[in-house]
Amino acid sequence: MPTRLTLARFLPYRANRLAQGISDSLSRIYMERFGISVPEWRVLVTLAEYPELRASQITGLTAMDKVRVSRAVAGLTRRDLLQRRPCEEDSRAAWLSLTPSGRALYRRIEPEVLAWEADFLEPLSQGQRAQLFELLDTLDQRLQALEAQTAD
Amino acid sequence: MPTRLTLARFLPYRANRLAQGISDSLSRIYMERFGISVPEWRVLVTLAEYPELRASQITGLTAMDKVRVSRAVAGLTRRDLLQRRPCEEDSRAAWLSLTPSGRALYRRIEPEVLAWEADFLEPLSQGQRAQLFELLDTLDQRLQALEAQTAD
DNA sequence: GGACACTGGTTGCGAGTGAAACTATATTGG
DNA sequence: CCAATATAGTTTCACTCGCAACCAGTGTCC
Repeated sequence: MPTRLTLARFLPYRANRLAQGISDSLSRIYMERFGISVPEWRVLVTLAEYPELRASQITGLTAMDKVRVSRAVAGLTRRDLLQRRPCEEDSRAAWLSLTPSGRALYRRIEPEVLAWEADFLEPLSQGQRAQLFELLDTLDQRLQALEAQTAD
Repeated sequence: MPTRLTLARFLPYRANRLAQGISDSLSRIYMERFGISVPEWRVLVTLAEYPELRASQITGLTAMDKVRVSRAVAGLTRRDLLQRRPCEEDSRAAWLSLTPSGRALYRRIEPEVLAWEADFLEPLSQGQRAQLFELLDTLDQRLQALEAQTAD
């Protein structure tokens, strides 16, 4: 373990910088070419996986703030990519789903994004990819453990 | 390679979420307890490594926008943690360095931050830590390669 | 059945961000 | 040497973010 701190070897800095770089590089695909923001993209992906979801479920699945989800939903609705259906069990909530044009748009973006990811990971061997996702899992868990510790 | 996209298995999302979580958890140390923001923290670390730097050098070393650096420097100067000395070769620029109280503050924060990092990485074996930093290096390089490709 | 706490989702702010404009200085080329 | 161009760093502005307050509807407890 190093005794002196160096930004270049400091995990939080490195992780932040890499994640930011990845996000910038990728979001160019759906931002510039399709006018979709990052929060909107996350909602899009999530709703493409399920036939219908309520906003609160999306906040859980995307790890976004409910405000951010609310605004992303509003943006997508404005462009007719997403529709809301009243929820009869709870009239405060609504069922959200992609419209046909929302699904069509998603089907156009998805392959490009998957191609970007494949291209980005190209220099890694199969073993290294497995290592990478294993490390992500382990560190996610570690983070949750630390949070649970703080919350008492 | 997966044919369908899932947020939970999508690297950009995973990386972003992990980096955000790490940053939140860590910044609690220097933010809440010492009133230092993330950009200020980065400037602090960088200046602790060198006796004097010019703002443009800090932007290079921290991968931050020059606006962000400028504001962080202003904030630290206001609290007498950082001082500026006119640069005789170029009177537009200034040499920046930590004041004695800036260095003192840094010496108080540094061990706590290193302890946080050690604690966070505790579940990883030595081998896994090496893997982690190797992956970070590889992916950083990959990102730069893609950027160079786009820039023509 | 009515008062009270709770929850789903939206809206109002203040804080932080970066692109672009700006100021002041430096460099280069004719 | 002067005009044009480039650079260091700051300021302006438009935008995103999330906390907190909010509104409307739900559940609970007496």
